[in-house]
Amino acid sequence: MAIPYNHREIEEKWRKQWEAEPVNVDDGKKPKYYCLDMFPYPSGNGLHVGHWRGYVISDVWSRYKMLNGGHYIIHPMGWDAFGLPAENYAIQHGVHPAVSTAQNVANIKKQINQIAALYDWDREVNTTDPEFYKWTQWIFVQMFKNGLAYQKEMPINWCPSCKTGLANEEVVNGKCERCHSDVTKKNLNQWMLRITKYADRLLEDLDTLDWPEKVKKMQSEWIGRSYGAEVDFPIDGRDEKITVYTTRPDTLHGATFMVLSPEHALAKSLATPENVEAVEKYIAEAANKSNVDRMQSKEKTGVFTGSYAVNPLNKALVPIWLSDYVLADYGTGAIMCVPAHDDRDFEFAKKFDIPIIQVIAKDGKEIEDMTQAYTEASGLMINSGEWNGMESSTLKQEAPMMIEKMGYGRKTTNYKLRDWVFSRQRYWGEPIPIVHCPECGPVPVPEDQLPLLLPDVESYQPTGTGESPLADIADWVNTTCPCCGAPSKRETNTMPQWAGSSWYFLRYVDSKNKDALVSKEMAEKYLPVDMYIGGVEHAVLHLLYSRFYTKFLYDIGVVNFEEPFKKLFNQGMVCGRDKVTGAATKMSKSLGNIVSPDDIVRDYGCDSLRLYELFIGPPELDSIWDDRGIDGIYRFITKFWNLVMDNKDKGAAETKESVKLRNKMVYDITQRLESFSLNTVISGFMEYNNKMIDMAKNGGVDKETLKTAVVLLAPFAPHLGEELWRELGETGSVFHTVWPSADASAMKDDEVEIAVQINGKTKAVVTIGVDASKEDAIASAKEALGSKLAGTIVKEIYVPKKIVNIVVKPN
RNA sequence: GCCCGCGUGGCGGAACUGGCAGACGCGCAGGACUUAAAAUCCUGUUGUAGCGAUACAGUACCGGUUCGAUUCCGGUCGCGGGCACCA
Repeated sequence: MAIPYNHREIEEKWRKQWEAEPVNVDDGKKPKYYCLDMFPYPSGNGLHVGHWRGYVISDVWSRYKMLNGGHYIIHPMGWDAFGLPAENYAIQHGVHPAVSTAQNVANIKKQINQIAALYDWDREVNTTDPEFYKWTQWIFVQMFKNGLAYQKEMPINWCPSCKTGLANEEVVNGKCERCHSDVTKKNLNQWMLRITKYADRLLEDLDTLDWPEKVKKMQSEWIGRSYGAEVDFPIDGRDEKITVYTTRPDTLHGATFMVLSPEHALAKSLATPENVEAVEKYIAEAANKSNVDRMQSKEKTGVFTGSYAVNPLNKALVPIWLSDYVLADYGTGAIMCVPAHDDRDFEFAKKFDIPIIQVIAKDGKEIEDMTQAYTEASGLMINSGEWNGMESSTLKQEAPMMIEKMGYGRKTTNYKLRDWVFSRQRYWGEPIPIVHCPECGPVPVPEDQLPLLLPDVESYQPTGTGESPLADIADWVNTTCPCCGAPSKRETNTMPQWAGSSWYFLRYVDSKNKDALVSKEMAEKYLPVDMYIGGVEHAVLHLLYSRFYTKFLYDIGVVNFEEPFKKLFNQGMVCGRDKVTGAATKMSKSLGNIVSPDDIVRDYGCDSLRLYELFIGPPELDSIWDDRGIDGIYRFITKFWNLVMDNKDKGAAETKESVKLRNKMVYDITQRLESFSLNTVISGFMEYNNKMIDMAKNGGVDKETLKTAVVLLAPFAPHLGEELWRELGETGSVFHTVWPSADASAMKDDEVEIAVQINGKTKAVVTIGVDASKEDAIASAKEALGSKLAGTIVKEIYVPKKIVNIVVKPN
């Protein structure tokens, strides 16, 4: 009897063998393929089967690229280890974050190694390693020198629970992205990164990327570019003017009022004596409203200032109102309102009884009882003086130039993207390498003094003032100016967690370089990333920041490419099932539905878990973990094992059938793999396995076919692949062979089964020659139908290899 | 509110450019082997009716295009995601 499948022995054996003799080696001649996983945060909870999924996908893809194309694979792993969980743990338990982080890294590394991925640990990086964050700081210094990092006193998003400032990208529905507390505003002097300077490039280069359309769209909307005009409205009776931004300058004649945000610089001064009380009250209320309140109040509110502005085109007086539906930090913080053609302005005008003037004809005429705004930019202009009769869509394009010529304003572009709030009032992050000198202002720490080490502190508690715990360390804070030597103070804020993750992928290819972030040689040889695999939750944040960093490093000549990730794949989550409702829920400690990979690897083996992670569903969609499903995978592996072991020495000859099956198998598996349909790759293996088992029962399976199947399966189940490859008499690693290619002529069938339909309903199935003529096909079909075919034949349809359909009318 | 995606057996899911709906797997039922159980193997498994061949219905719902629709078009409902007063 053949040796039974023993996953423990086999996997143990190959683990050791691969360690002694790695299969993925750079000989300097092979083409490179850089396949990157989003590096994990080393959490204390360890990995669950959901984390495995992305790592299995990337490893399968890496091994496939090694076999198909003979690539040297760059497949590194590292740790995104700065950040709040470790700091909060330190606050609670007094353990230095570096200590708990190191423990977690060691633990997770052990777990990750169970995946048997091709990770090259020589490349390992850790964002909290001074040798790494030296370069995180260095990039900041370069940004500072290039005018991209600047300080600003401004109301920022403040998370009262994390006690730190947040970037816009980190505020989700008015709540902190991390802890879900309501975000408030706070005035703080902050370090900002001028990401807006890159808005156009970040937007336009999206077209060059092989990324999911969804992610590109999200980034594009986040950047939010719009074209329009700024128009200057003189204030009636004063020398000043108010500038508004509009994307619909074509409707300028229909502006019947103007609204300023409560934070607008002129807001208070516009209040006439009889309105001053109400205006001040409104401004104060708006200032006290939290972000969440302001977003949730659906009803429009507002207050009239008593002042008027002059519409520059038709000289009409328009009342100036204040309302919190106008955002202070977008455009000019003031808008002209055309209630006839904007939903929000319409609602406001209705509520406060402001005239509505239609300036674009709908269906050629004026709307009689307007119940909602007409927001299309199509129709002829009316009530618009010299613009009457023009097509609004054309005018919309041309009006900015016309207004500019008339001297009433200028053509402009606006973005929703804001500069990046880059400082955090926390301990466990990269210190921002700046010294504040009373004489020289902010001065960067000289590059030869980097890294600026994060000092130890006595208490990790945030200070009561909202400053970083670093502010309490007098002998660290007090220093001298690197420029003039005057007594100065260090910046005490640290960088956000995104700082390290925005460029870590560059460091992997030259991770031990002491003199440069990455050498030109290594960068040119191994970068950029060919395939990036990770969760969709980073669609905007991390992926936008990384693109920004890469473009900056390109501009200063560090790298020779502008986009870091050529191809992106977002894998879905693995969910648990809610014990009561049965609904899919995210795996979490609190719900107690976490499945640990460790037990499964022990009981079923790494190869089984790898296959099951893929078989569970389409890789891009969320899936539900089912403990029982893996039994089916284990059965498949065992059956395949037995098939190979029973047939390898039988010497069965190749037959037409076996050659056809082999080629079809190669074709199907490769196709599905290339299109990333990994779940159907596995089901395909099962089908071909079943066919080969049938074949074995009827005489045996030839060795070449078995070998082909083993190679195809190897990227998915690498231990099994290596073991069976040797059992089939090979001496080298299965990963050093070549991915088979399918011979189309060998796959061709002589006969094919087609459905026979009457009026589109299948009534029979017939087998006919592949190249049968229409006449022959229909004759066979009629024969099969026999007496079922009744009535008058109206039409006969034959689609080769698919169907015969006979259209019949009853007599 | 706007934008995007999705809706198929008891469950996870298949079905390439419109062409035999439910591949593959789980579960379940029956059988074989066994003193017995596990493991393994075989058979069946969308629903309704029928011993049966078979017939009819069926891919969220309503309608359309087509010889033929899970697939295309219009509308409705439900679920998930993104944006959220960006003028």
